[in-house]
Amino acid sequence: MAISLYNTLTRKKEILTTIEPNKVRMYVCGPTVYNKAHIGHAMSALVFDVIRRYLEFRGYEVQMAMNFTDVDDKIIKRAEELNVDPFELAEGYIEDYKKNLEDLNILPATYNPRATQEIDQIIRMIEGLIEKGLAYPLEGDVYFRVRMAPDYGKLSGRNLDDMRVGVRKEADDRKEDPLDFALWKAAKEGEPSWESPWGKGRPGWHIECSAMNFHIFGDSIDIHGGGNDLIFPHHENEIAQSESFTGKPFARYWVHNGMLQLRGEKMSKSIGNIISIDEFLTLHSADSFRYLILNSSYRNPIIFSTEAIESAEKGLDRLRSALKPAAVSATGASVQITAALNDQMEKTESEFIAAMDDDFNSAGALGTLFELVRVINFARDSGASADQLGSAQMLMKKLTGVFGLTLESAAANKSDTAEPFIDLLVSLRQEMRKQKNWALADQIRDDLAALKVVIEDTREGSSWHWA
RNA sequence: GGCGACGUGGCCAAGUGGAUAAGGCAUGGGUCUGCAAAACCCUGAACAUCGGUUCAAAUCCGAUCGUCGCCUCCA
Repeated sequence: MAISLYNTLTRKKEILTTIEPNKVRMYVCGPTVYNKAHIGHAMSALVFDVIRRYLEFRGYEVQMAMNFTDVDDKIIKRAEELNVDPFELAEGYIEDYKKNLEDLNILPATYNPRATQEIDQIIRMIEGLIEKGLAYPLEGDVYFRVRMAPDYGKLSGRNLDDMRVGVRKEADDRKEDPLDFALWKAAKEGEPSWESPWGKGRPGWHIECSAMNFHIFGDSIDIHGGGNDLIFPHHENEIAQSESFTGKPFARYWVHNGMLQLRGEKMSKSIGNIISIDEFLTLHSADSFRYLILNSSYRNPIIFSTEAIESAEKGLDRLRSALKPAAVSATGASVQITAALNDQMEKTESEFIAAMDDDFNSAGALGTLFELVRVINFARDSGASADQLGSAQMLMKKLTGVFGLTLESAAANKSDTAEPFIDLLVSLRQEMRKQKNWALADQIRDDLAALKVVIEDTREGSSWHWA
């Protein structure tokens, strides 16, 4: 079995073959750090986290880079508004973002390059492009000659002459062609800048990704990822620059996630319909967001809503239910039951892999996980012992781990120090139940429920967990 | 105007030529329980519309309607 993935470049699913056997070089476009990150950014980071985890599960060594664009017009503008140093502003948001990713259980990238740390490489690349006649300096700026790149438009399926140039953005008529884009921007007074052969300035947006890729990975990478809003112009321009510079194919597979929507529109800072990652995490668990994404297909838009997250939390509860221990008095389940458990384990593992191999079909894979949940719970109800449930529960943990789910309780206010006291209350309540003091027993249950502590009574006694 | 993705039960969603059309959430009935909760069992309900190709279409082709993204900074 092989992994297939949808390649934006060819608009079809292709079998994954890598430059070096068993190694994947993957680059994902990270954020421009001029503000707090929102859950749309989180979706993209999460999608590629799951892809990365799955590739590792399938035996690949994954080298992953995610960049920070830490110098650009918006950072400069915002720093001016706040009257702070633009580098410090960017640094602060980078730290915030790394914290966000950690909170979301997103594995750190192997490399986190930044535009400002690649200036030398960027300048060398621009010089190379000028030498080849593919770029030209203009009053301290440098532009890329789009029409000189032979297959410009191949990623986004665009024909240069069909595009409405200057409709929304005023055309700059100094440029040879309105579609030419900036590789280097001359600095205005007081702006952050670096010395270059064309005077003081800073890199254009697209070149940093090409330079960082070249620096870290060389001419070619296996997978280049990002949101589908980056296909044009950003990724198109990256291809043009990189392939013009090296003469080699840039990325073998282009993978793009769909947009997270809120109130019928793409979540975006400029539209203003955003929920920051911090805000989200004060109200909901990281797992619930991950579940929401996993239960959809990464290439399609996902509608964010409170209802969707609540439904996700319930789905997670159900996944967690499979991990509950065997009954204390369990005497062991019949051969038929354990055989069914073994069959389902095999079925779930193979269906999980088949689904994920097919362009990371996480929703399909999740479906087969729920079938295992049902069989595990049935076995437990039928008296299966801890031993008999053990390997199936291990499989659950293994596969949900590939998804990056923690399956930890969602309660935000859970506290380790309270646990002995809760245990005490629960055992006192047991005494009351023995004495058939239902009123008081029920009151304790209700009051604890209000504190997000859920009591469950079984034949063997009561257990509790955080809501 | 150009390019692209998509439309499956009440909601989310898998499935891309032949299946009983997964799964989750919600709903209804039952088992269990002091009552709950949890779990288990049973249950109803879906392929946007219209044509076409085919022995056979949710799946392929065309048209129509609708939704979203990109063509401007964007994950």
